[in-house]
Amino acid sequence: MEQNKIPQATAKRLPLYYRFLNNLQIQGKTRVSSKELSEAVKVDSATIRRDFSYFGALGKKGYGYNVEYLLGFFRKTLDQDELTDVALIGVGNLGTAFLNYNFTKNNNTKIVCAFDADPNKSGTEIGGVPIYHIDELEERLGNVKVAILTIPAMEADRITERLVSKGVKGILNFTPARISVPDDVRVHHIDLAIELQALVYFLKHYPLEMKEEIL
Amino acid sequence: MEQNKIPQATAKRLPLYYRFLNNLQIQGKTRVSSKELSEAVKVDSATIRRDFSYFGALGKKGYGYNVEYLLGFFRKTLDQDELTDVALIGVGNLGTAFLNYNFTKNNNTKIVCAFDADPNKSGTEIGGVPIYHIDELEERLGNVKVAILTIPAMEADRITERLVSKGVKGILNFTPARISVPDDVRVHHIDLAIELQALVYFLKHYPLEMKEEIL
DNA sequence: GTGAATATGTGAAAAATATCACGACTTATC
DNA sequence: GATAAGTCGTGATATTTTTCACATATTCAC
Ligand SMILES: NC(=O)c1ccc[n+]([C@@H]2O[C@H](COP(=O)([O-])OP(=O)(O)OC[C@H]3O[C@@H](n4cnc5c(N)ncnc54)[C@H](O)[C@@H]3O)[C@@H](O)[C@H]2O)c1
Ligand SMILES: NC(=O)c1ccc[n+]([C@@H]2O[C@H](COP(=O)([O-])OP(=O)(O)OC[C@H]3O[C@@H](n4cnc5c(N)ncnc54)[C@H](O)[C@@H]3O)[C@@H](O)[C@H]2O)c1
Repeated sequence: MEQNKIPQATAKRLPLYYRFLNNLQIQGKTRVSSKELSEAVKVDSATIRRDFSYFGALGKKGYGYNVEYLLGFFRKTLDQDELTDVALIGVGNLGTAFLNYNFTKNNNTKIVCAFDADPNKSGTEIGGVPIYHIDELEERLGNVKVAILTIPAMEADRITERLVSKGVKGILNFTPARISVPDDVRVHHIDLAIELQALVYFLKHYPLEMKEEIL
Repeated sequence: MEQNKIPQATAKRLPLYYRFLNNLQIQGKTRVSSKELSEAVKVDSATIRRDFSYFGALGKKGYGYNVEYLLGFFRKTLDQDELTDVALIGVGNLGTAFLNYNFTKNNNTKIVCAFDADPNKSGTEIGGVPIYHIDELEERLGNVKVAILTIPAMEADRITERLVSKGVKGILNFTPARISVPDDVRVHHIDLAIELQALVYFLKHYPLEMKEEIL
């Protein structure tokens, strides 16, 4: 693939930049500096310039970046024109929230089908997404390569194995289980309980000094 | 505070270790090695040993770690005995999911109150947590120092300001807005749309080589 | 035009994080 | 009690990420 040399830390920030640039364009702004971007997305301006520089010289010295050009560039880079289909497994509290939320608003991903073990849920739909019984996973999944996991932790390993057998290559895992996958499958863990605990830990153990604010 | 020298990357992993150790104890295991831990939490064993070493010598060479001792140590370190009160702002799709979920299962945090702008929601409760109208924020918040933000992005800045004025020091922000806070307030952003986009980006641009799996 | 202000792109340095690899010690076995 | 196997703790090293700081180019006001 094109540029394997883009640091992961940079890649993770790209969608953030894209979203903000999109907002700028809607607001009718035509140019933006790394400093302005920095204040908006809370990333150091040098880091932003460095991030952009991996893709070549996108800006102009003394001017900044042209919003339309930059946006167009990122649209291609982030494949914002192709829609990636996503499956959601586990239509409980979290899963229902995700189905109701329209991920496609400003986005290139779409949940196209959902699965649950509860027979009362299968056959219905939420937010326009059909819900099937988990037994139908193999036949209904089709060619979907990305899955969101919002099932009980106990079920995570078993379902993961089925997803992987069916060719899923990316999993966004909301269960506390650390699932095992082959090396060609990528898992991103989002562990909400841990995020909350870590925040509390930082508050108690890393007192931030009160610096001078603009009063 | 005690140990300001613990790297942030380490601190973020502590709740993960704690949870796994807790499971081990429930299963009746008395000892564990960094290698076993590594396989379970998917963190390199050297990293685990290094993480633990910031707290001193917790293990025994040739033996590993005593589960009970280690767990007790982390319980103290992570303040698992004190309960931290948390407020939730925005009882919509996501907020409702969090209220229904019992964060206290294996945890030292508890959502004690929720707020919403919708008058139909205020006065009710979900998962035993009372929901107040957002107008009552200042009078009902009490001494809560941590808040979860699940409101529309447009509202984020205004509500953040009110939370900060009331003394909130930690915010778990689920809105796409990058909020501004004084230096003594800590914000953790959890941006689900971006997580999904980043996962898709990695899949398309960082093909993982299929290494030999145990067949 | 000219000078002041602005802002990029990047070499170099710093900081943070992860990993290697091995000495030292423990446990288990016979 | 000697030998083998197992495992920690950590110095050293590697990798990744962030930040500094400035030469260079552009814009803007007059
Ligand atoms: N809700 C939260 O706020 C929250 C916070 C942190 C972590 N989590 C984690 O997210 C996951 C989902 O949480 P939740 O609150 O939505 O749980 P939930 O119990 O509300 O939903 C789980 C859903 O999965 C379905 N299910 C169970 N087994 C299944 C299977 N084998 N195949 C398909 N579907 C199956 C259930 O029918 C249910 O609808 C859990 O692992 C939980 O630990 C949730
Ligand atoms: N649901 C998801 O899957 C998802 C995914 C990614 C991001 N998000 C983000 O999370 C946030 C919440 O999403 P949601 O799907 O739960 O939205 P939602 O619209 O279902 O819920 C928002 C809630 O906030 C309340 N609210 C509005 N203004 C308020 C105010 N000033 N004070 C207090 N409450 C107020 C509304 O009454 C509503 O109940 C949004 O910023 C959204 O972009 C959600």
